[in-house]
Amino acid sequence: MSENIKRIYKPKAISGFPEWLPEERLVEQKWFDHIRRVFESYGFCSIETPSVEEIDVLLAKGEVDKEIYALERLHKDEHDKGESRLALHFDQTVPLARYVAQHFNELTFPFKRYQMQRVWRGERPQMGRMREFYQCDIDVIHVDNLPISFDAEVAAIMYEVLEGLNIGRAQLRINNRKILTGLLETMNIRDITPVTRAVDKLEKIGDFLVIAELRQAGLNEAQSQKVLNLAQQKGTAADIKRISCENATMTQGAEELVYVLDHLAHLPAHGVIADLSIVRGLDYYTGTVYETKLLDVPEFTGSVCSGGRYDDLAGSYINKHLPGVGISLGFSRLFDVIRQTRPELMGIGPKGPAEILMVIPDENKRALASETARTLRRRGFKVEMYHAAQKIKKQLEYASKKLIPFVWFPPFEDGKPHEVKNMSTGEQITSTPETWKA
RNA sequence: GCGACCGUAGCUCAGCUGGUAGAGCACUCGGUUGUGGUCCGAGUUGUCGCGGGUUCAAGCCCCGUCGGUCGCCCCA
Repeated sequence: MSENIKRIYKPKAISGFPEWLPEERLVEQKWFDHIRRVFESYGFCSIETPSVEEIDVLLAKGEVDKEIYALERLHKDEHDKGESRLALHFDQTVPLARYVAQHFNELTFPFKRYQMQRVWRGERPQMGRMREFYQCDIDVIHVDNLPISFDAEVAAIMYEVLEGLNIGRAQLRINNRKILTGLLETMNIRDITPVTRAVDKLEKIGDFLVIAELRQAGLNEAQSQKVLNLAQQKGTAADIKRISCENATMTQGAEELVYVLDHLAHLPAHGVIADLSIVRGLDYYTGTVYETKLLDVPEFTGSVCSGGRYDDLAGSYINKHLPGVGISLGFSRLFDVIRQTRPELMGIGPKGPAEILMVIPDENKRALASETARTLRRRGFKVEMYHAAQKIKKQLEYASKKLIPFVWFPPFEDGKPHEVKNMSTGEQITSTPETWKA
C-alpha cells in the first residue's frame, strides 16, 4: 500500500464482440427461450459442438476466403511447432457435418437438430455485423434422400420463430438454385460463383451494374440479359409456374420451388415470396435457398435468417451421401438491429428477474424477512432480499431503479400484518406470504 | 484487405481566429420520525486516445500511431 499511484486499466468495448446490459440480456434470454420452444415443438433435438474445430475440418469445404480465428497458446512449448491446429468455427453447418459423420452410427435419420451457439468471423464490424455472434440453426440431414417437404418445414419453423419475437413483419424470400444453374448449363457456363454473386446483388446495385458484373464474369450480352431477366422474376407459385424452362434442371428447380411455396401457403401473404435473385454466395447450396428481410426495418437491408439445401453435406468427412436442408437465424444480428432501430419493440424493462423486493425493516427483523422470502420463493415467486437495514427510502429507491414490480414489507412491529406495495400503481395492501397473489 | 469520417468526465456532447477544460444525464449526500419514481440544494468525476513536432503557449495546427464508426468486399 506504499504506492499511491493506482493504475486503472481503462475499460473499453471490443468492437464486434457485443455484450449487453442486464435489462437487455433479460430480453435476449426471453428470445432464446422462445426460439428453443418453437424448435422443440417440431421435434428438433439440441446438440452443442465445441467452439473449435480442426482447421482442416473447417476448410474441407474449400471456404478459404472466410476469415477464421485460429487458436494459439500463449506459452507454446517447442513441440507445438508452427501452425496452430485449431480454429473457432465460423458457422454451425460445418461442425454439424463433422458431427454427423462422426456419430453416424449412433444417430437416427432423418436427423433433425437445432443448435444455438456463438460463431466467430474475423470481418470488419458494422451495424448488424459482428465478429462474435449467436446463430440459431435448424437442419435436417438424411441418408441418400431427403423429402422436399422438409424444405418447407424449416422455413415454416423460422417464420414461426420470427413471428413470435414481436419485431414487425418478416419476409422469407425463397428460390431454388437449380433454376439458375439449369439456365447456365444451357449456356455451358462452368464457373457459376461469379454469376451467383452478381445475381445476388440485384436488389442492392440494380440491373445495370448486375449486367456489368455478368459481362465481367464472361457472359455475352444476350446471356447476361437472359440471366438478368430470370433473376428479376419474383412473386407467387403461380408466377414461378409461368417461367419457361429450357432443360430438366430448370424444370426440376421450378417444380421444387412451387412445391415449397405451396406448402407454405398457410403463412400470411407478405410472409413468403419467391425471388429468383436470391441465390446466395455460398457454393454448397444446391437447391432451395432462403433469405429473410425485416419488412418493417427498411434501414437494415441484410438478411437475418438464411440457409438452403445441400445435396451432400458431409461428403468430405464420410463416404455416405447425406443431403440436408437448414436455416440459420442470425440471432445477434437480429437482436442488435432491433435494439438499435426499434428499441420500443424489445420491451426493455427490469434490470433483473426479481418480482418482489423484500424490505428489511431493521436488523431485528432480518430473520423474519428471510423467512418471508423463503415462503414466497417456495410458492414460485422470484424474491430478492435487500441486505442492509437502511432507510426505507433507500430500499424503495433500489426497487424502483431496478423496476422490481412489488416491494414486500414484513411487519415492523410484532403482531402487525405484512404489507405489499405495487410499485407501478403505488397501491399498498396488507397480505400474508402464504396467500398473496400478484 | 481497401476507402471516407471521427477520438474531450461512466454516457451524450459543447469548447470561437491556439491562451493549461464545461453542460446535461448518471453517481454520492441532504430536504428529521416507516415509503420510490417529480422537485430543490450540495458534492465527486478528466494523463482532452497515444507518441512526436510547430509555438512564449496546443483539446484546437502538422506528422505518425492506435482505436472507433460508416461504405466496399463478404455474410447471419
